[in-house]
Amino acid sequence: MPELPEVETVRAGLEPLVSGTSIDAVTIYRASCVRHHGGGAGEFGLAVADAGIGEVVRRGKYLWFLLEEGHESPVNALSAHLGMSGQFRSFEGSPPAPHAHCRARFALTTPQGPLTLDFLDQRTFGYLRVESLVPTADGAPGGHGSEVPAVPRSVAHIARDALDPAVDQAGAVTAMRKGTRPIKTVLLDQTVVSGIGNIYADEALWLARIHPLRRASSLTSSEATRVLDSVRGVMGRALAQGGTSFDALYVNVNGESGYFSRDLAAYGRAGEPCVRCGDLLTRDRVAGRSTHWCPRCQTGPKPGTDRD
DNA sequence: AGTAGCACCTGATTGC
DNA sequence: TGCAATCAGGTGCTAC
Repeated sequence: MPELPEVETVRAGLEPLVSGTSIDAVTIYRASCVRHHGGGAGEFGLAVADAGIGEVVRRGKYLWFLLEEGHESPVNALSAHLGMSGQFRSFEGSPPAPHAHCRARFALTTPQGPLTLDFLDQRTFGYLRVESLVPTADGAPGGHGSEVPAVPRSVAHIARDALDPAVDQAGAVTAMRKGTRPIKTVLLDQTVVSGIGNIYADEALWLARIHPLRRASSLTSSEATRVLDSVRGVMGRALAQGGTSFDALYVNVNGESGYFSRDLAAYGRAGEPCVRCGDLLTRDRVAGRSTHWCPRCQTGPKPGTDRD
């Protein structure tokens, strides 16, 4: 379940490998991996063929490769979403037979020779597509890893992520406190603040001592700020670990392996003692997602009342 | 407009 | 032992 830190680790590893290369061809092993690309697998192949790869960019969990096609500035991107289980793996020289979960294989040309880039995705929620770029509303770079003030069309509605230096902090706090939804649901909404998935949402709320069922509109500005700071804290620490535990060849390892080895304070610990107060952590479903929290030190809606 | 809920999909785990 | 039901989860879409 790659969230922002995992996707950033993938981006940072891909960038030096593929930037400056060009795409010779792509083989699609499962057509559904390009289901969001208009025109299907055949058209997708035509759209990437002979394109040069520029910067590798990320906003939240969305990743894209800027395509250089002889224009002054890029007009298209090859965008990728890892879904729940997407991975990229690369091979220099002659590649092995594609893995059973390989959905697409790109043949690249580099100054050092041929390079193969595989897109693997066991649960098939991930996807690839080629689409046009649209300018960012604020004129700032579209995402991490790029100076280009544009994003793929399908990313335009996604908010800047929690670690984006161009994020509008006051605007994010305001957006968080709108509406009637629980704070857990709001954190998972990528149009409010992006990059947060189910695991880091629980971790951030535990750190901020806010109950996941608290109505987001009931948070004070300072509480909402504390939640955002906690999101940055847990993601920043995870990113630091991901960045040190993987080297440049990380794309050859299982992208999930580093994820679950991290020490989590809340997620997956139902029935275990809270490391802060000792009470047993509890679990329930919120917005259809498994949600973990400490009933003692995460203040929230009181049972039997509507005060939240 | 804002929100809720489901479809999508595979493999691991649990229950009978 | 074998098979079926359940669970996991991010996004995109539809319906209210």
